[in-house]
Amino acid sequence: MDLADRHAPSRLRTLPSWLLNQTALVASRLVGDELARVGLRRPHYAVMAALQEVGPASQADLGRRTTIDRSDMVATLDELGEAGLLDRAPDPTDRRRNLVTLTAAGRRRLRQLDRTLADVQGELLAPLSAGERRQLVALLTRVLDHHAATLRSPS
Amino acid sequence: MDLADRHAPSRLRTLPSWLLNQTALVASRLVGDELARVGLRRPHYAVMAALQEVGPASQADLGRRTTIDRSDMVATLDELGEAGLLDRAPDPTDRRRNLVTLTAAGRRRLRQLDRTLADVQGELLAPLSAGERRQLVALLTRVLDHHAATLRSPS
DNA sequence: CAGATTTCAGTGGAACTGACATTT
DNA sequence: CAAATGTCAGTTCCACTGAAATCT
Repeated sequence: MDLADRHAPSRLRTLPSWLLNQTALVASRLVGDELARVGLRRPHYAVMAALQEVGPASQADLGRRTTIDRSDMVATLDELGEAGLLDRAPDPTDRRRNLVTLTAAGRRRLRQLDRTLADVQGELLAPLSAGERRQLVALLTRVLDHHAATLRSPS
Repeated sequence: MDLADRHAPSRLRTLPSWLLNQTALVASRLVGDELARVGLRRPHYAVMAALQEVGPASQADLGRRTTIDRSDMVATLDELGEAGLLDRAPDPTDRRRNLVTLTAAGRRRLRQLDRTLADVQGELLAPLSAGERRQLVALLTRVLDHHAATLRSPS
C-alpha cells in the first residue's frame, strides 16, 4: 500500500462506495488476523454470536440472521463442530432441520472472542472519538436498514 | 436475505467491522451491477479514474494509487485494452515499464461512468441527508488515512 | 550488485448459483 | 402439490503470494 492512499485519485477518495470497500477491507484484515489466531474465520464468529442470542436454531435460520448462504453454512458448521464449539442434531419436531446448539466450550470461546473483537474495533476506529464512533455506527445502520427494507419492497 | 438483517444478532448489528462489511457488500453489488451493464468491473473504473487524473502512468504506479495488486493489474489492463479504452506501450525512457494511456473512447466512457456511479451513490446513501453523507465520507476518510499512516510507521 | 517492473501460476476467503433428495 | 431444508458441485470476484525475466 505504501503511500498509496495518499495518492489515490480524488474520484475514488470521495466515492462513498470506494471508501466503504477500502475501510471494510482494513476491518476484515484486522478481524481476520485475530480470528485466525484461534483457527477461526469471520463467519464462525457470526454463527456463534447468533446462536448465543437466539438459542438453538436451524441452519437456514442461522443463515438468514448472519447473511451467510445456507450452502456455505454447511462447511462453517462442520468446522465449528469439529472444534467442539457446537453440536448438530436432527430436529425431532421437523425432520428436515438440524438443530444447532452452542456447547459450553463454544460459549466460553465466544466470550473470549467478544473481548478480542472489542479490542480490534478500538484499533480500527482509533482516530475517532467515542461520539464519532457512535455516529459512524448510526449512519451505517441506517444505510443497511434501508437496503434490507428495499429488498422486501423494491422501488 | 429476507427479514434477515432485522433479526441479525445485536452483537453483529453493533459491531463496526460487521456493519462496514455488510454496507460495503451492498455498495459492491450496486456498483458492480451497474458496471456489469457495460462489461466492466470495479477495478476497471478505478484504473480509468487514476489515469484520467494523473495522465499516462506505469502499471506499478496505477497499482499503488488504486490498491490493485500489480499481478491483478495485468488482466485488468488487458481487458481495458481489448475494449479500446486504453493503450499500453513500452516506456521509451525506462524500458522496464509500460506506459498506460487513456484513449478518447476511454475518456468518454469514464465520463459516462462518473454519472452512473454518482447515481449509484445516491441510491446507496438514499436514507442520508447531504450533510450526513459528508459526515460518513469524512469519518471513513479519517479511518482510512489513519491506517494508511500506521502502515508506514507501525505502532 | 540491489531494487523496480511486468508477468504468470496459483491460493484463499467470501458470496453466490443450480441442482438434488428429503420432509412439511 | 408448493415450499422449506440440508447438502454438494461449481463459479465469480477480489486480494494476495511467490517466482521468473527484464531492466535501472
